[in-house]
Amino acid sequence: MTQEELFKKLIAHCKEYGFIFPSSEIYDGLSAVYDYGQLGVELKNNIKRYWWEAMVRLGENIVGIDAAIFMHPRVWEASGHVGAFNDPLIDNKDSKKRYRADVLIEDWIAKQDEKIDKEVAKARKRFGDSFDEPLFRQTNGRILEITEKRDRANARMVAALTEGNLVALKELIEDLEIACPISGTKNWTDVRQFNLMFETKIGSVGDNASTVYLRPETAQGIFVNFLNVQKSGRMKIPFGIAQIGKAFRNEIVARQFIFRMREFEQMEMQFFVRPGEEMKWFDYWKNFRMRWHRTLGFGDNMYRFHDHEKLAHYANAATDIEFNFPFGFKEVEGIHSRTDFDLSNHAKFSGRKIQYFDPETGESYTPYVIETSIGVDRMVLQVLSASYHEEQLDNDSRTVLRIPAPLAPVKAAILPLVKKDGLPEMARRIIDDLKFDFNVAYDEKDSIGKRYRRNDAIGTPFCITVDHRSLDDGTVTIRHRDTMEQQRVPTDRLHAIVEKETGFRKLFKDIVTEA
RNA sequence: GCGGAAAUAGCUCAGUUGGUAGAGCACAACCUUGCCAAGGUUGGGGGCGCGAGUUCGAGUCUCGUUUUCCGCUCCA
Repeated sequence: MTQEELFKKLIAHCKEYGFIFPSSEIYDGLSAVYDYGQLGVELKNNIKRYWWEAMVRLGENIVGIDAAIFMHPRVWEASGHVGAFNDPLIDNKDSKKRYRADVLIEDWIAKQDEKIDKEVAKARKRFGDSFDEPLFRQTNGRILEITEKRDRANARMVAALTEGNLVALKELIEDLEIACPISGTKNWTDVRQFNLMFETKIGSVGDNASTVYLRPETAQGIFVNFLNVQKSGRMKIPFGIAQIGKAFRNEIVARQFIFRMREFEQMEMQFFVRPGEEMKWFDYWKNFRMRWHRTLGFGDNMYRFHDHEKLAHYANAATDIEFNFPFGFKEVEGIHSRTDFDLSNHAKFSGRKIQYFDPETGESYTPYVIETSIGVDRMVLQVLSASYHEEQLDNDSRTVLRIPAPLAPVKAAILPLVKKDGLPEMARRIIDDLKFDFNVAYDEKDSIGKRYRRNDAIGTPFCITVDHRSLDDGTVTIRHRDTMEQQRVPTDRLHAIVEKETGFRKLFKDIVTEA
């Protein structure tokens, strides 16, 4: 089975068993939006809890917040999103290639500079040692002509971009006779604006309504609350603020199931450090976050770091943790050294002083930031794709989700061997004890073997079976999902067994001991 | 957004040259069995993605549209 087939089967499996459904499916669905079903939400919640408790509860200098999705529009000017997320795009109808309109024009401008340099080089060759380059540049007719054309184009581009005049941009491209580098033709579509941020109106509809954005990342909610949290929590640097929440990006193309969605959830932590110490903490969080992933036990070779060579506008170091998905190694988490970009910009745009007084050094400064940011949905997809196995047994096969027990949606299924003779009643009594601590399920339909397979398919780590002997001596069998082996245990030991295997305790100890 | 392919019960699919929807699995009830799925009986369920058109009559032909998949493109 190829990876592609496996991925398709996984998507079908997710729908069939109630993990993930296409959004608004009865209306033909909504592109790149998905809903979590009854099992998906359990898995997702467990992942979030694994992250939150590993970060916030285990780290004594890390606290959490939950900021609103709506924020003051100026936040996105300060963060750079209004500038960076607004690209005027144009397509060449012949080559089907898409370009940023302003980049096409800038390329043309760069070409004019090359032409000038060529003229200069030619002249230098001709005049030899007596060549006066500055004078030549100022007086040569051909150069003056090119320069003037170039500057005029540049001025028109800047004006069009500033006004957001897309028609003017298209006209400029036509006037400059810019051709597509691939097809060589000038057959262009209109210029269109793609704003990656979703807009909506707040307040009464009409003139008084103001535009707000759905946040394209959760990080800014932390930065704007830096002073609030630091002062009210008496936080001392280094410290972190963590948050889990939804973010929205109007991606032009969103595909690959829940890997890239327009509405998605992030778990991120901004760690504030002393300037100059950021690389030390960058390394610390790189390692900590990688341990968090590897502790799940999917195999260390399934993960790798991918260091960014081209850095975003806010970063001075960045790396991704990539996971081996069915469609290749892809980013699940980013660890970025964001410098003091965000806090200083918010200080600038808001006019507030956003600084920290360090009692150890006696200095005030704008803290530097290390960010760890992980996509919840990508994490769900990662767990599902790494857990999905089709196994060949003797004369038989089964589909089993080997989800790490602490993340499994259902921890145990309680099954009466037959639905009579008082076995269902005993099974119910076991459930009534376990349900206070664990998500457990009851099933009496179909043969016992079939019920085992159904639970394998949704990743239930334990099947507890009540048989006739149980009525006599109070023991039941407990079947392990991965080995399919069974052991007979007294009912009063069930709680401890399920607790030990499905609790986070063991995972957390592994993460912390290695630290 | 461009190009190609597809869309029929919850799932996988069949539906002859246009004639008024079927199978297996799943589901429900009952019976039977009882430790690794697919025993028996009975039953519920779709009008063929959506909208027009051609036709006496359209899952079956034409056009449009939506969604999905693959490729391109894009991607903090």
